[in-house]
Amino acid sequence: MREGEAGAGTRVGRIVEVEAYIGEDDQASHARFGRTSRNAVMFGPPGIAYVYLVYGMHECLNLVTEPEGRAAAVLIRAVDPVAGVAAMRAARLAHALRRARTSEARARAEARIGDLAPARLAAGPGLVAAAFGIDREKTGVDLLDPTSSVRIEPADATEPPARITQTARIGIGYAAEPWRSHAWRFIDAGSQALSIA
DNA sequence: AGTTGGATGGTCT
DNA sequence: GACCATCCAACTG
Repeated sequence: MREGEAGAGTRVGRIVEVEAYIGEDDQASHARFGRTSRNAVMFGPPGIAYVYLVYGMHECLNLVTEPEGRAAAVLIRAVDPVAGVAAMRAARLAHALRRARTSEARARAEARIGDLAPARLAAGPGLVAAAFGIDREKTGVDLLDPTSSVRIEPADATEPPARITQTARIGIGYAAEPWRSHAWRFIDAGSQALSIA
């Protein structure tokens, strides 16, 4: 995953955790209510960004996957930084400071984020968006277009292959079976950047 | 080290 | 009016 022009400050990371949300039948998917104004891009062509707000404060980036007419997307849950660590840390800090009301809270956020290991900067869906400066305005962006501000690329051939493991999806306890238990979370096992070890 | 509860606003019944 | 595809601080033991 890559953000910004080539050069200093560009943010690059390896996607190490994703979840699949497949079809209107999937009782954990935003598409379970059919097409709405929020989820409309999920019903469109693949390769497009779907960014939504959860819990009133965290944005989450998805990649639309199935052909037009079939609602599906992959949630990007964690990214291991490869380049642009300073820019990610700055974006995380800016995000935290926007919410911190007291000077004590600001000081705590500054210390905490300043001490964060690079692998922890984007270790969660809300953190991916915060670290890469992504919000709902990115909905509709073509993530496969090399000229887009944010894009997703194939792994570099020199990278070691991922050791991929599956688990149930996170935070969907409201969904009925069998959807709740489908092992549709995919992780690069052993990565230090996972949202949950 | 694991658990619990608060923040905060858009979306859907 | 209820509920969330979350994160973090403040507790417990």
